[in-house]
Amino acid sequence: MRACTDSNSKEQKISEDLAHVSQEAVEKLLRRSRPRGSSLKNQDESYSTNHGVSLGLAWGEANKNREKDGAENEARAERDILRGQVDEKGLSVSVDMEEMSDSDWEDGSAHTFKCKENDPETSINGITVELSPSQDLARRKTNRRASAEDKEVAELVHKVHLLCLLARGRIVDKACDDPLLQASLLSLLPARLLKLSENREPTGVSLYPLISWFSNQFKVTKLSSDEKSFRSALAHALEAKHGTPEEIAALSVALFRALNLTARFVSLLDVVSLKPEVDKCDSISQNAQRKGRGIFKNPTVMVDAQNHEPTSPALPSLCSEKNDYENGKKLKLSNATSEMDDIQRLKRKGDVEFEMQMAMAFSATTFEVDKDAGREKAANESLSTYPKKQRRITNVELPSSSSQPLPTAVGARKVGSPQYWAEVYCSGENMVGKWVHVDAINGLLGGEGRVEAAAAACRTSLRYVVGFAGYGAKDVTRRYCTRWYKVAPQRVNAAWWDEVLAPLRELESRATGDRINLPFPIESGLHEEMDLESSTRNGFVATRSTLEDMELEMRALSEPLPTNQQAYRNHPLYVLERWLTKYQIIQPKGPPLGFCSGYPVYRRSSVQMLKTKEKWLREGLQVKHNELPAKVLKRTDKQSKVQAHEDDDCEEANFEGTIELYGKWQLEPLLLPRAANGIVPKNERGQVDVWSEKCLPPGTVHLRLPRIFVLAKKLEIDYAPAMVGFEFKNGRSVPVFDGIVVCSEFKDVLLEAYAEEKERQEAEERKRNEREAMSRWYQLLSSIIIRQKLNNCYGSGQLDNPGKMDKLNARDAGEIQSRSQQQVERMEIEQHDVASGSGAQAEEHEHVFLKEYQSFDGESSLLTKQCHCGFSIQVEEF
DNA sequence: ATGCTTGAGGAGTCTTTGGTTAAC
DNA sequence: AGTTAACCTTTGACTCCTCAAGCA
Repeated sequence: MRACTDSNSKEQKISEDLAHVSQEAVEKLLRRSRPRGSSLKNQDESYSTNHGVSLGLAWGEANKNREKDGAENEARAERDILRGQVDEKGLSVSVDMEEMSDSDWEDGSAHTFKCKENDPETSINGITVELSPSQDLARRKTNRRASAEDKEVAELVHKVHLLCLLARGRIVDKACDDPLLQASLLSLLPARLLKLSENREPTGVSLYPLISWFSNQFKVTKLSSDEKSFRSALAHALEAKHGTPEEIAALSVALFRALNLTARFVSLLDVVSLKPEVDKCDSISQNAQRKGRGIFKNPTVMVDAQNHEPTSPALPSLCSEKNDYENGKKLKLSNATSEMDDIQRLKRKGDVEFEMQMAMAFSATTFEVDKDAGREKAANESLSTYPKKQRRITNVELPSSSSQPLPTAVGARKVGSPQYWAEVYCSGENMVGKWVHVDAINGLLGGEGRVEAAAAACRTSLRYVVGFAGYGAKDVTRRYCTRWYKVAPQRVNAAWWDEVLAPLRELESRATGDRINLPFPIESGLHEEMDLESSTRNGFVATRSTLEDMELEMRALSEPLPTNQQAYRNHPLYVLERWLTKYQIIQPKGPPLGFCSGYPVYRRSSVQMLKTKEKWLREGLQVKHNELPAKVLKRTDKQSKVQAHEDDDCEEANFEGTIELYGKWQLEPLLLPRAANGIVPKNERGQVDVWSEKCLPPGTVHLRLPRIFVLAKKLEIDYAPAMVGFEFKNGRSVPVFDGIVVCSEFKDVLLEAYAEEKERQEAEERKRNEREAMSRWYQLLSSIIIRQKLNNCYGSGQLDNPGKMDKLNARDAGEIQSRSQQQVERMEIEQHDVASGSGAQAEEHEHVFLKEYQSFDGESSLLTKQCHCGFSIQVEEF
């Protein structure tokens, strides 16, 4: 029970962490987009509306509405502004456009108007506003590169979308664990299939009857239920035996879990692009679809279905989606509605061709579980006839390799893409067990190698495939992609993604990861690489999770060599010499891994960075004796001129107009001359370049204290100014100095002297402040008294401060005079006490100054008063 | 229509060690 | 007379990435 509470609190904490990460990203995005006014307009509604709306979708209840409303209002406001320019002012459109800054114009504000160009409704008050940007402008617009800001916004949108989809996946996963749903599913299951729950070592083959039964029972429709929560929607789908692809996939996961199988709900997160330009291009082709479609292109949305029912023909219908994906499956939609028929009629020729291609793709690439029992049986039999070793779930090894994406010439639409499926852990597979792709919607098993091709055919890039279990998640993209090098650049910063997934991975691993006994030892090299937490070098214990990590890593490391040269430009594993930068070299070269267009291919890990001697010095490294440069570059004209000029001055003849570069393997730790006899070794400029601690000569210390050099000079200690870098000022680079470098033995002396000096300066400062305060009090009181005297003398009482001075009568003036005099006296006494150290005495005895002890010096106007204790003070007489 | 190569151009990075004058 | 600080003016060459054009 306690463990359960702990677990819950941990889950809660993880959720909070994730929520925190998400919220940070959203807030950053909102902050970024708010002040953006016009420049964001060119992102048109795709950012302001689609992305804005998306923010509210998967958020916590409170945040949900707030963010959604905020973003929608913002988007609406933007639209209203733009509409207002046309609607209200009519012909003033051009004026408004002129009023926009050039940058606004270039940023593409016109783009928003352009959308209306084809709109017959753009006629206002009988006046048609022609908005046809010139070809030149259009060309300029398309040529406009995304600015850094655009990129940052795109990245933020990408991240937020990713988090939303992640949150959605968790919701679905949680619903799959619902005991009532699972019990209901079991109640529907024929008795013969119930036996599966007793199978301790399930295999892919053993799941066939179950998948077959499931795909017979449940149908995909375009209609989403009106249920508020996903759990209710799932219950509704179970009852009706039809639902959205997401619901049906979730039901399959619930069924697997009900049968004690370890199963994940897997989702292909089709996130908005990380790069702004891609979407811009997309937006042109998808303009027609955009109207009723957010970034959540799938009709299964994160908010109440009633609000987002995909009724527009422009929307990708699940009907066509179903057909797109399943034509080859012979799964007929028995509940086709008249609406679906309409949509069928609306299909373009391209769509039909597209569907045919999809059908061909699937029939050619995936194993089909036919509804026909006979065929199913035949399939099973054919599987069972495989030798045990070769019995694979993916029994289709047809020539149409998954590395050859399906032609996408027809239909530039991202519909029909496989988006939801399940993964079941089959411990009877592959000796140690493995995760098996199960697409119960289409009755497919082990089709992981085909998902990429199917997605590519539907113009969906396979960037994030995430498996959900135990309210956690794990990125399993590598299982489904064959060319990681193409996918990786389209994904968000790996560190950020790992950070987001870390707590979820833990939850997922806890839910799915049982310890398993390996029948063989893990290879030591691989073992180290994978950093297996639960495995031991000579033990055979690992977890499913770590084994899966190994499997995914192996997939990535064993990617085939790309066949075109461009692919090597940023390939994480391989490299062509021609794509090396000026400061790169392949070392050690070794035999090439292969060839591409005749050029040798090397490992990316063999690429070394080269630097000049001076650059290495900054890192505390120096080139070994007798090492020849690994690469010699020719200087540019300007560099050569500067160098030649310097050489003339120095009368050196060894200038060769080259830059010598060295690699890491040619270096050793920097050996600077040691400080001796209290003298700091300095460079030719009489200073020490302190790029890092490593650059300090041995026996010296860097004291970063302001104006400490003054003390060093005063104490006659040898020092060198510490140069810590450069800054650009007034068009030239200027060295930045911070503190000094002195011999270590002087460190304490200097620090003590510095502390003393600081104290002395502080005391001086304090004294100065006190004197200043005193002087100001004196001036203030003097002015009051003088004013009062004048007032008394000239009697009108209406000098320049009638509001106050009028009310002062002679008695008051005398009082003020007496008080101010006392105050001045008191301050002087205190000061005297402080100076003479008689503060303690003053506390015990209050001085009394009798008139008979007073004496007045007419010359200095000083009145000397004396107490009977002998204490005397001098007061300036007013 | 797609994919590859090439060249152009833009964005971002790297470069890098004052002189004069007035006030103190 | 020596020291300090403010002011002046506001790089530009290079690398690398991206995109369009041309071609197969």
